[in-house]
Amino acid sequence: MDRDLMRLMRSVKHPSHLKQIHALVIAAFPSLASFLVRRLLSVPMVDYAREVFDRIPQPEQSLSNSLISVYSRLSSHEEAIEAFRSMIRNGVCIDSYTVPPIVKSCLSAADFDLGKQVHCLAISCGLDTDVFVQTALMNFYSRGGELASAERIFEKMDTKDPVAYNCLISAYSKSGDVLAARKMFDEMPEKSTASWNSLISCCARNGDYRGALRFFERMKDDKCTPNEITLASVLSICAKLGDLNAGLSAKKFIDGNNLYRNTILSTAVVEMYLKCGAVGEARREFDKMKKRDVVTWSAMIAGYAQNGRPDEALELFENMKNENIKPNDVALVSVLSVCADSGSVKACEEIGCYVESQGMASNVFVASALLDMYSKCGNISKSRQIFLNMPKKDTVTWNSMIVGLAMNGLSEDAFAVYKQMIETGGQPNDITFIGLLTACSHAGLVEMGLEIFRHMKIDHEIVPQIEHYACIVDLYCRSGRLKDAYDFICRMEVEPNAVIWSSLLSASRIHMNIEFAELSVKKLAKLDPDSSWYYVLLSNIYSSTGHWKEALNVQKMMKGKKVQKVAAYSWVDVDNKLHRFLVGDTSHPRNTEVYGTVNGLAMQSTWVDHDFDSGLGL
DNA sequence: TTAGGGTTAG
Repeated sequence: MDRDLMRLMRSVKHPSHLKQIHALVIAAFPSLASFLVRRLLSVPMVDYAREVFDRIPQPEQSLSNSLISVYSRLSSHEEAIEAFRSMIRNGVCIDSYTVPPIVKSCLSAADFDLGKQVHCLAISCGLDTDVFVQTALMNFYSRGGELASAERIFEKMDTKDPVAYNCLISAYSKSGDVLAARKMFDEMPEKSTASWNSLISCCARNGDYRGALRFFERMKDDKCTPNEITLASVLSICAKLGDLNAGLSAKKFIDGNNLYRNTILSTAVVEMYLKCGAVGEARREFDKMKKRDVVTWSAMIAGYAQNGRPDEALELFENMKNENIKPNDVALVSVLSVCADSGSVKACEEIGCYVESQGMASNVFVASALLDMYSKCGNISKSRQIFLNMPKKDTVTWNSMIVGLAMNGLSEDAFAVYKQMIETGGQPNDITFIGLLTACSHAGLVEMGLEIFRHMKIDHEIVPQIEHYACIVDLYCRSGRLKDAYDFICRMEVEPNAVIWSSLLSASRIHMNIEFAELSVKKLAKLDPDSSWYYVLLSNIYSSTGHWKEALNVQKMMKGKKVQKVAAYSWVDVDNKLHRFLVGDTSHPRNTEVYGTVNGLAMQSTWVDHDFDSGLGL
């Protein structure tokens, strides 16, 4: 009868039949409980298996191992840990099968103390010479950032498992030690596909994309077969390089070798197209995919956003929700950024409500994007409210608030937030200072801007980027100090770009400075030959100052070069309707009122021409 | 053991 029942347990097709068999086991065959637990775990009906398990008076070691192993495989790490603790409490010995899953769960649950205790226990039980135990512990230490412990175990291994080599390569790679990773790879007696993959991702992780692609070629020369993981890495490298040719040849390899396109690999193809600017191709691949997960959707949405196609990004976000894929923080961050740039107050408010309804507003990434979005559509008080309610703030959070305040003309508040950032141990970066310099620029605080620029270089050791230089040039220009701006440009440690010369040109127009205008246009014509706006501006400056002949010459030259004036529209959102207008446009039915308001605003604005003490204590 | 998506500026 025992045997019949066991055969039955093996053969049942439907999980619920196991429950019926359970009744029989309890009633007549308690000795078969362990066998039933194993069957339940293999289905898996883990909770049910656990109930049966808990009623077994003295579960054998291998059964406890199976339970821990299943919990660990299903990412129920807390349960695995709990099961392990009760195993120890009940005096059950551990063996070499207990260690790998429990150590894996300790790592995933970030319970490093318990992981180390398991290691001690393994040593006291004499398991530390078992190759599976060693590999599991190496993995635990290298992923947990304790490279030295991992190295010690590796040194002690009698037979160095290939997996252990790969584990160390990956650990060195994560710690940025490319040389050590490379040495490990060279020392390996047998290189598997995974070894090559580790090496390729090591290069990629540390920024050597071309080196990674060279190893991909060498891998093929060595007759080592690339798999899906190799190609997913290679495609992601092509994406980062924006190298469409390399990306296409990787894709050809996938098709030519009939590699199975799992979701990750297909997403990598989509991503490669997106980062190379081939949005249409990306969408075609996306539409062809049979299964798309939240990463696929997020990548496509972000791709539209980054390629300047906000409407399609928002449309796709709706499709995503309709397909019952729950947007996570990454997807929301992209969508929030799209709304922030869309200029539509309605779209911003809708997504804002959605985010709050999903309980995602406390996520640090989402909240930062959310407060940025509100500040861009002018709702700075809402931004502040979100900012104040955030339990955790990262550099992006602080930056978003500083930049938001600066853009909304609240310079002093921006400085105050910076002060608070420093006091609470926040780490400012290059963008933080762009925000502060923008604040100075908007308030006309030249001396303070220069002081912040010095403070950034000296106290925070941040190397100024072209954007920082542009802020200073803008600062001088806005306060009419064109000569200072020009001298600063000449002293810059980087080559001035079109943005820099544009600032000087715009200021030259405001202050009718022909000398600097001509100079800037000469530079702009070289740096940005496809544009024409600077010729228009130069011609306007000539006409406004009575230099009719020069104005005519510029216009002639523009005709000769077939340079066309591109209409630059401005827009304003009133009651969720976008109104578009041109300079001097009178087509709007209420244009008289519009101009009346604009002129009224211009009368009200006053120029701050003195620096004030912000109390920043620089 | 090896693989994928995002925010702040310009």
